[in-house]
Amino acid sequence: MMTSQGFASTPLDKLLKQSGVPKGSFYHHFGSKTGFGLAVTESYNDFFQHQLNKQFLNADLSPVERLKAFVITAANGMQKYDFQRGCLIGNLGQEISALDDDFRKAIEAVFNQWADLTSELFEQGKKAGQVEINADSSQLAQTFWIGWEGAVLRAKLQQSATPLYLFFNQFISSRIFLEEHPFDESYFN
Amino acid sequence: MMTSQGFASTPLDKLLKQSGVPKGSFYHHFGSKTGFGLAVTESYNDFFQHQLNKQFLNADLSPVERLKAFVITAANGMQKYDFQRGCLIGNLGQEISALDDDFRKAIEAVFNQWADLTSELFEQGKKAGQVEINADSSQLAQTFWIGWEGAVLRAKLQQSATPLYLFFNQFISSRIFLEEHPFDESYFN
DNA sequence: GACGCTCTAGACCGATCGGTCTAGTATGGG
DNA sequence: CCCATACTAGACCGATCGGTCTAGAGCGTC
Repeated sequence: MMTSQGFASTPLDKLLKQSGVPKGSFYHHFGSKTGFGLAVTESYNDFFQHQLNKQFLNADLSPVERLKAFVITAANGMQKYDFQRGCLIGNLGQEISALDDDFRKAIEAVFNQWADLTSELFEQGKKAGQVEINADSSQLAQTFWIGWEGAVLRAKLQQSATPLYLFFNQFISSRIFLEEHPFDESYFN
Repeated sequence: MMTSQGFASTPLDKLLKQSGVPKGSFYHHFGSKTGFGLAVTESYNDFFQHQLNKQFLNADLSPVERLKAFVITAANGMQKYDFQRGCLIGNLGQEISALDDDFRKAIEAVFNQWADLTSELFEQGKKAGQVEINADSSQLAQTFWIGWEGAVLRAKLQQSATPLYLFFNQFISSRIFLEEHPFDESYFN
């Protein structure tokens, strides 16, 4: 519900009804809707980092191919739900940024953690000769997630995976990458 | 109010109070909050395209430098409001995508118009020898706005212009660009 | 088996939302 | 001068929101 409608627009009543949780229990455990949001953020982060690690440490593929595989997985995931769901963290980031400062910092921290995992991937890319040896892996990882969230947003808006593939191709077309493995046009629509 | 808090979270009452417009007048002219949203979208689009044109047609700068100037202008604009305001269209895009279909298509159309202007800029870049002659300008323009919206989102989240500069540098580092004019590190913080 | 603590259960609350309604004012054409 | 039309004005409405409150169930401990 939160990935498709956003945090503020997800009414507690419906959330409780759908999960079969009574309001008393909810407020006993989470204290407030914001508290619940923080808990969901943490849980989603755990889940997502696990997924990321599984893909980024897959020794069967080269580092860049692992990133590409992540894009494909994400694209399929979005398609599965008719492009109605986006990234929970990205959604929260837009909704919360001007509001609760603790929440804002929590989301920021999550992005930094994802970037750390991705930075490690690019370091491996250097060893594999796929990434320019002098590249700033950390910065490259930050820019990946900066652009990626834009791509997810756009995919949701135009209800198509094309923005995800286009973004990856643009990202990978950087001189920093010594090999190019772009998606061909059969992926666009 | 809408660029900082979003559309749904901007209460009509406050909006009316701040602008001094009585509710009767509002509903006579706009019909509904959604109708008003569409009108604001149109108005914002007019304003923004005018700004874009002014920058993208500036003959004093090379095409790529014009894009860079746009980034600087946007960064200064965000800083001016303490990074609390983002892009109205981007905000609406996230909020509306799952809702009203007409609204969704209107936002999509706006992005396409911006991409068209930007595509034209890259065509001029080809003539100036800054852009690979075989590049798909239209696709390049699409990817610019896909990533740009992500960068604006992130700038708002971390209350810093750095994501905007990082994104531009990554974008311009593509092999498609024959000259590089990145922001140096003095822009980051 | 009685006590106390944790947790469940949902009726209820005040605030706030977008939208409606009726009464009124301004204005231009005849 | 009259009247139709366009517009203003804000009190009001039902729906819905996040959050509170009280009653009691479950259960481990002595």
